This record gives sequence, C-alpha cells and structure tokens, in this order.
Amino acid sequence: MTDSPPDDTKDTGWRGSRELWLSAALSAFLEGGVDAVKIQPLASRLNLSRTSFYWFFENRQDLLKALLDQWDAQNTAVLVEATQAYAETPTEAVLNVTYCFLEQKAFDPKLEFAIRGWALQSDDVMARVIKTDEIRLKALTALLQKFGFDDEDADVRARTIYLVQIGYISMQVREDLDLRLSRVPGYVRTFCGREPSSSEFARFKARFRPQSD
Amino acid sequence: MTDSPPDDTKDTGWRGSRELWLSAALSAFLEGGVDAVKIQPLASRLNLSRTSFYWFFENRQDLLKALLDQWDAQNTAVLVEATQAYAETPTEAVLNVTYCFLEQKAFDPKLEFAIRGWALQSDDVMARVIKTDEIRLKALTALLQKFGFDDEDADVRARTIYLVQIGYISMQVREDLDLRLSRVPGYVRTFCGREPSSSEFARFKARFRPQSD
DNA sequence: AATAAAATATACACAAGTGTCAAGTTTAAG
DNA sequence: CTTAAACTTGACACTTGTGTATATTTTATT
Repeated sequence: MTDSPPDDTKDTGWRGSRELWLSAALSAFLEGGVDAVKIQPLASRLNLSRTSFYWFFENRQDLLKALLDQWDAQNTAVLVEATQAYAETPTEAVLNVTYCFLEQKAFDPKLEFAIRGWALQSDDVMARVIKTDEIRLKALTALLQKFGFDDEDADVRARTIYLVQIGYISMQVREDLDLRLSRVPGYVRTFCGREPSSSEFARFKARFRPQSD
Repeated sequence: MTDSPPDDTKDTGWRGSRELWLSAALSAFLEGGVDAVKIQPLASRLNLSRTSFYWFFENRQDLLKALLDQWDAQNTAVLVEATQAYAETPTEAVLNVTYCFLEQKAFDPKLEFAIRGWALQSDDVMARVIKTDEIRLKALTALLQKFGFDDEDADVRARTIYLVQIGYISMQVREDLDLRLSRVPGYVRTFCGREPSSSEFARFKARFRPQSD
C-alpha cells in the first residue's frame, strides 16, 4: 500500500537534481516574479520533501543567484549575435535583430520582464540589469553606425528599437505571430527611415517556417 | 516657515488615517512591488499598531484595490488629455505627448512599472492593464490619424511612441532631464518622420521651466 | 463632566515560509 | 556483502505575516 503508482517517473533512482529544482524555480519565477520562488511550494509541485532542496542549494539566495546567472548568460548573447549577423543593408540588419526578438526561444520576454521586476527590489540585480542594457544598446548603436547613421542619430534609433522591444515585453502583449509580422515593415521604416525590400522581408518571414513552402 | 508635518513628535490627536496608510502603501508599492505592501512593515514605518490598520481598511486586499483604483484614475487621464491638447502640426502634437511622459508628476513611470509587475501575478490586474493600454494606444492612434497618417502607419507609430515610453519605464532609466531633452528632437523625427521646428521645440522646453517668481 | 464615536493597542489563533539536524534510503563501487 | 557517498525525509526551532476579539485611549458633542 505504501508506494502509489508513480505519476511521471520511475520509482527507482533519485527524483531530484539541481537542474530540476532550478527549472521549477524558473517557471515559478516567470509566472509570478521573485516572490513566487519559494522552496516550500516548489517542493510540493515536485512531490519532494522541502528539505531535500538543501542538498542541491545552500539556501534560497543561492537558488536566486543561479537564476540570475542563467539569464545573464543567455539573453544578451543572443541579441549581440544578432547585431553581428551578416547583412547588406540597414533594413536587413534591423530584420536580423527583429527576428531574435520575435523568435521566442532566443530572447525570452517573460524572463526579461520578471528580471526587471526583481531589480525593483534588489540593488544587486538592478546593477546587473543596467549593465546589460548598456551592452545591448551599445551593440545596436554600433550596428546602425556601421550602416552610416551618424552618432547621435544611431543612438536615438538604437534606443527606439530596444525600447520598443522592452515595451512589448512590459505590456505583455500576446499577439499572434501573423499580426506581429504584418507590422514589421512599418516598424522597420520607423526605425531606420525606409522599408525593407520585398525580398528582404520574404527572407525574413521564411526564417519562421523551418522547412518548406 | 510653514507648519512642519506631524512626524511623531506631536503625540496628541489621531496619528493615522486612510490616506496615511494608502500613501505609505503606495510608496512601498513603488519601491518593491505588490509583495512589499505588507501591513506589518507599514505599521512599523508609521509607528502605529499593526491592527489599527483594520479600522480604515477591511483587509489587505481592500488596500490593494484602493491602489489599483488610484492608478486607473490618474495616469490614463493625463495621457488622453495630452493627446487632445491644442496642436498645429504633428510634431507639436507629439511634443505634447512627450511632455506628459517627461513631466514626472503626471504620468508616473514607477507606478506604471509596479502595476505591470503586479499584473504578472493577478489576472484581474492584468485585465485592467490590457484595457488601459488599449485606451491609451487608441488615443495616440487617433491623434496621428488626425494629422494625416494613414491607418496602418498611425497604428505602428502610435505603438512606437507608447512602447518607447513603456520601455523607458521598464528599463528604469534615470537620465537627467537635460540629457533626455537633448534626445527629444531625434525621437520626434523617428516617431513622425520629421523634426519639430525650432520654435516648437523652444516652446516645449519652456514648459519645464516655470515662469520665475 | 458624561457620553458616544473615532482611533489605537494588546492578546490570541493561525498560516506559510526558512533553515538545521539526525536519521533514514538508494546507488554504485570495492 | 559492505560500505561510503548521494540523496530523502520528518521533527524541531524560528520568523514574519494575516486577521479577530477585546480592551483602552482620545476627541468632539451635549
């Protein structure tokens, strides 16, 4: 009578791991912010003893640090790479950046937002967020300068591109991909003064459809 | 000198009030989000008994509702009014809106951000935020249409204006006014395709320097 | 001064969270 | 089969928060 049929895992072996706790923490973080990352509820969700957590992490603070590190490693790298991708025209370059914003897996909006909410409460986190924003803005500014925008213009336009994205994140807009794609040429025109060519836009759209058509 | 605020020196009289608790709650909310709005800490900060709170509010939920109502009443009205202010050109109109964003007292960025963090945790709040964003975007779109932008163009540009502002809020940028003002012509050009005239910009800047006294 | 309303405080009951410790299991290696 | 390391657990001690019930104090009114 003791062992009930296992819901999702086999009975043998360890059920927990650092990664498991971390991923549970991440999903709680995305859903409800830092204050939703609590060991007791995570344990319930994982069907593990609360205290088992302490084998993998020193304490709650240690877990939160791991979350922050993961964000820092992932999201910024994706954006910086996008600014350095091959492009022949400013519009193509902006489309490269736009792709990385729209492609969910790369630059995770929910994570970005949750991190910024956290920064509100923690000076340490805020310091890292500020530093990260600077790095990203610098990458965007450099991109625009490369395509001939003068320094001041490149600065304002880089900010516009980045802030619109951060704004989308904060508004938590849930538009479907098609609607959002339809607005892209308009945004590109606003961002860099002219629309992408039809072939550039076609190539851009094709990136969202892995195989065919 | 005017009469100084009671602080805690004046022992006579009632020390608490609905407004006092609400304003303390607001400042806690701005600093640390919803989860920082806790009755016990507020009481400590106010040097009042925790339970005294319950004379003015039914419970914590009641206090939070009051916060949300206050936001709803204030911030949106300011923006909508700004879109209806007198303007002869699109650039002047955009400057009117920009003014309401930059003038701290009107459209409070920290409050906006904290509300959005709260929405993450609460479906009710999220529903109201979404509704509010729609109202604001509609007001901006109408403004641009009035000045001859076609529907689709007005939509994208309205979003850009609004999202840049929301982005600024989320990034928690703390630039001084002069730096931010210096970027305004660049933003206006990006937003509506041409720069404000020098007299428009001069009038805009003058609004930040109240006539001498 | 007596009194009722307005505001504050004390005491209690309870819930949810953190973290430590000692004692168990489970697994792989010798 | 033993054993040691890798995990898991329950019991304990503690903290911080909510909300109710019951005084107690303060103020304005009669």
